[in-house]
Amino acid sequence: MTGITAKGLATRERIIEGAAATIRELGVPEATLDAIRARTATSKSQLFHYFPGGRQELLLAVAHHEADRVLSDQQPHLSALTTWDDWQRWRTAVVRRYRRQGRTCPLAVLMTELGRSDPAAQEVTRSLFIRWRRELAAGVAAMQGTTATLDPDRYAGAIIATVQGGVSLLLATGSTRELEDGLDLMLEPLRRG
Amino acid sequence: MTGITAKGLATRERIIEGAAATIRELGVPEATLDAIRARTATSKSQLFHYFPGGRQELLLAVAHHEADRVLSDQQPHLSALTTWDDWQRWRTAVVRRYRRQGRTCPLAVLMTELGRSDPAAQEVTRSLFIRWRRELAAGVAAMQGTTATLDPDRYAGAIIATVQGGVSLLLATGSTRELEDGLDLMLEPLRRG
DNA sequence: CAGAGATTGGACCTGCAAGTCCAGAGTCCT
DNA sequence: AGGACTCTGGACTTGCAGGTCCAATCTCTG
Repeated sequence: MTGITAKGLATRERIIEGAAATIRELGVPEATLDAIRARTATSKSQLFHYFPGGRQELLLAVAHHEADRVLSDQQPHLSALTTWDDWQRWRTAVVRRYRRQGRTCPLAVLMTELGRSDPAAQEVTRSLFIRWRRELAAGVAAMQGTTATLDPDRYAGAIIATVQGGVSLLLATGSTRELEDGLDLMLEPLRRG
Repeated sequence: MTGITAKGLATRERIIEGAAATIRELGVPEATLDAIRARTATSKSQLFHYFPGGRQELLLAVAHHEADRVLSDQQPHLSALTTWDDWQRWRTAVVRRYRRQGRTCPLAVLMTELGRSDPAAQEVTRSLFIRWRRELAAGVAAMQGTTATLDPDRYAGAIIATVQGGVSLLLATGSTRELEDGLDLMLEPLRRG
């Protein structure tokens, strides 16, 4: 007796997608419930029916949605980083993904808005970071073989930092140059085995 | 006839400082004019007297203020990066500064709020990035001497990306580990001359 | 088909935050 | 001193966004 039909679930999904799109377009402060309502063709009561916690809960659901996209957009490369060519393909996919996303980072925007007040929101990024690092660390370990000079976990964390920073600069400057240069430099030790 | 006295200027400064503190404490959305008023012991009319553009203009002034702090907090190290020891001291200063700042980045928070709508706000980060990169590039060039294998400008951009990303992860995880590991790896080529 | 519960529409309420205004106090200059 | 300004206090207006509510409709189940 979950009390939710397929139709209801579809509506709920539609709201999340629409809210995500609205946020990408207008930013969190301008993404009012009315704006989301207009885009998703829903009524006030629907919004509060599926997200009883109101705007806060909806934004959190969108944050989850966007966090999942971060990793899935890096697939299938992210889960198969065993050769230098694999790493190069992953690098290319990451750069392309963020170049397309352009000067808007829905997740960052959501976190700066929610993260302060809502512990559940902090958990979203924390979890994203951990899953991401696990995948990269596996790839690092595979490359290093037995002669492990660098702790894969820490190296993976540093790689993620570089991606994050590159994206930040993309937001500020509109260019992916720093992201690309940063990644190339950061991955150099891997190339040399 | 600028029409502003020393007293007025002091008030204006007080408002900016107080607004910056309020934002660090509560975040941009919660930093209402009333909250700023309370902290700075000012009246509505003062806020609009010194910032006719209202809240938007005040936030922009705070962004300028915070952007300047980013670089001044790295001094005097930032402007004297000629030896490996200099770079190490700079690295330490950066890590300490952001560890102290903790899980709040007033500038990032301001930019995600203002950057979308206000071109003047984008110019703040753009200018910060350019000044920052110029200083670091000078340091890189000094280290490389005549045998320049890496373009100092691009290398500097990559270093900034790593700092930015490390700070992002600090905000997400509360740890400076990724910032430190990232910087160590990114600066490694400099150590080897 | 009948009823229970899920789903929907949209009017309504409420609080709050930005911004306006004007009168009064302070200050500078000659 | 006196006039012209800057500066300040705080009441007021306004708009709007979040949230509530109830009645109507749909959709499953038996």
